Amino acid sequence: MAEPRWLDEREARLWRAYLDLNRELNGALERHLERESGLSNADYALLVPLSAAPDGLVRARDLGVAVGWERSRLSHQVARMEKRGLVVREVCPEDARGSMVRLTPAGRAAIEAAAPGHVDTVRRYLFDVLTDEEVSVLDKAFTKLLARIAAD
Amino acid sequence: MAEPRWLDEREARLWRAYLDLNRELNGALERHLERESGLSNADYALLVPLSAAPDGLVRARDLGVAVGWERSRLSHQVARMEKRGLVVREVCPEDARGSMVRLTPAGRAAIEAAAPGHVDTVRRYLFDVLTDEEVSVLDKAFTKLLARIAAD
DNA sequence: GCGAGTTTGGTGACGCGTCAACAAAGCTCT
DNA sequence: AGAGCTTTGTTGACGCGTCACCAAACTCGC
Repeated sequence: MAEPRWLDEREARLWRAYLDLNRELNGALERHLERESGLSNADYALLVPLSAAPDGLVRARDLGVAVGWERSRLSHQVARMEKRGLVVREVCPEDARGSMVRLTPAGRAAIEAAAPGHVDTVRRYLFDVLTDEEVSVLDKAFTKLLARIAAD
Repeated sequence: MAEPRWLDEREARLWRAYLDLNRELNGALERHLERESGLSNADYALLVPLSAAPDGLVRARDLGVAVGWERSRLSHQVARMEKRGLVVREVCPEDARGSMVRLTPAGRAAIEAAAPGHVDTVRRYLFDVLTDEEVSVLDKAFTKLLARIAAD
């Protein structure tokens, strides 16, 4: 590996700010969500697509695609949530390999109780701070960056 | 909790992109680092300030401040790295409560082998994709967002 | 010097996330 | 139909991260 082009001062500062922001924003959201609803970010991420689906019923495979998780991670998370009564697993009628995940009434109650506060937190920490212009630039930049990673 | 202002389409897209980018960028960096050097992001984060310190020796408290971690997290990570021979813990001469963390020769070799490739990965995925203008806007935006969280 | 409160670090339990391995079921090609 | 490959989901081990709790040592006021 030849000597690389090291980050200049501006780049290093941005990189550091990005890492810090990740940590702090994630932490702040996680704390608020946990304190106000007893849910984790991971719980919330799964509850959103589940609550939007007809009868709160989604095939595990599709749920994984919806949240961008791999199978193992989804399986672990569903197991934890099933133990707490937020979802139940059911057999998949049209494919015996498959597994359906169904939102329980308790799960629906949890997401409906949590959503307003969560959105409010995101707004307070993120969108209330950014200008319209910044939102546009960030949107474009993030999309480009995602495309770059997807192109690996 | 009154009905909040829900995210509009543009905001929701940005929020989603932010979550996806976090996941994907972190994952990509973690995979590259692991594959090329056998180090995790957490290893790397600690090795950077350690290798910059005189004699690779830093007090645990200061190391925690440097990387922005809490004591417990630092303690766990140092324990894992000590088991692999990257660092050693020593007593702190000027404060018997304290604990010094020292980079071992193996630890120094590991960070020096890993750094060029890691910087290169960050550059390829991040700075090669962004324009100068975008870097400026992101820098300013991230700094504002961090200040907002710190002000809670 | 002594006692109260603070600072520093470590530990155990548990949730989160990845990897490797596995099993069962579907699919494809002959 | 059957061999081989793919898809789907689960599991166990392990690293990462937080929380609650603890213990030792420092500090400050008396």
